[in-house]
Amino acid sequence: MKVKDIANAAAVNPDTVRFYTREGLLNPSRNPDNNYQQFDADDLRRLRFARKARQLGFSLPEIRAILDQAEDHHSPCPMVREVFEQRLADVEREISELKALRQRMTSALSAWQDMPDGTPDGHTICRLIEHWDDTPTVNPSTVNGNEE
Amino acid sequence: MKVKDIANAAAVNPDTVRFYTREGLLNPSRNPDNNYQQFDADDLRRLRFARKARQLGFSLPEIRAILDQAEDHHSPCPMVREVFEQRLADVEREISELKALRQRMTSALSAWQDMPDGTPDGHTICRLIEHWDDTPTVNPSTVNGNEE
DNA sequence: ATAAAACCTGTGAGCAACTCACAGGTCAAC
DNA sequence: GTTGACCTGTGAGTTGCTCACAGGTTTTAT
Repeated sequence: MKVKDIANAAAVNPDTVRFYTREGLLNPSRNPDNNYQQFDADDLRRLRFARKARQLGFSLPEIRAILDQAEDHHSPCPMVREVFEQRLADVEREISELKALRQRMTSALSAWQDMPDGTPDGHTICRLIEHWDDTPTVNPSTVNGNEE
Repeated sequence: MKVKDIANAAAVNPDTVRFYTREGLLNPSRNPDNNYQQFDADDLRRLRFARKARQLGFSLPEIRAILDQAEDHHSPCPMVREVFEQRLADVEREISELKALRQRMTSALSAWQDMPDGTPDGHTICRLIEHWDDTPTVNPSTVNGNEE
């Protein structure tokens, strides 16, 4: 398989295949005639594995470590479980941060309903933002809307 | 005010001040004696404005556009409102995506409870990931947990 | 007075995971 | 034999900083 073939087989951009090869996730052999990269079924398995792992939140260095462990006939699964718990915690944190941002945004938006636009006067740029209070809301029921 | 002074006054990293200056958000004058940058109250106002806008999700190019409008004595507020709605929609989308990721992760995690680790056999790298089903769950009540 | 510490300057690289562009080589079909 | 689709490696762009570097300036301490 050449670059485009394996890219099609895994439904990814050929440039991603090249990039993963550069990053050491894929190790194609070479056609001595033309120096083209030759991917085999094992490369395809690694590529598909990498894509699934990416969808599950693993980083490329992590995926490479997993792949390398498997290459050495060590089970990467314990490492996968360990890294995964950390990743899940990261995702939870990111969600909280984005929710906090959304909370800041929606509260700003409702406060802006009644505010005039105003023209810059040399002291103010845009009151909407400048007079926005960035101290977090303390009422728990309005902070997270009782979700999750 | 020199770099460190304005950085302290706005509670940001001095390198951020330098970066914003490079990006054209700040336009300090120069001390002819030593070529040091001189920030005034107006720069501080712009810097604080920029930080607040960042917290509200505005990008640096957007902030620069807002600042430039205000500089020209046009009210940037209508633009602020317009961009803001778009940003809010982006944040909502990011939250949904992260929630979908979390859903994939937690469902994978629970499925892994009962799976053995296994050793790579030349056909499998890590069954946890390879046998993970990436087709989205369709049951709405388990997809978003009825939140928000 | 002098030496060390703390600041200043501009510039370039690093982060993450691609994606795209470029310039040139190879190969299939017509 | 020419066109078009593919291949090659490399470098830059994305975002918002943060850090490093090498060298100049100012402040502080001795």
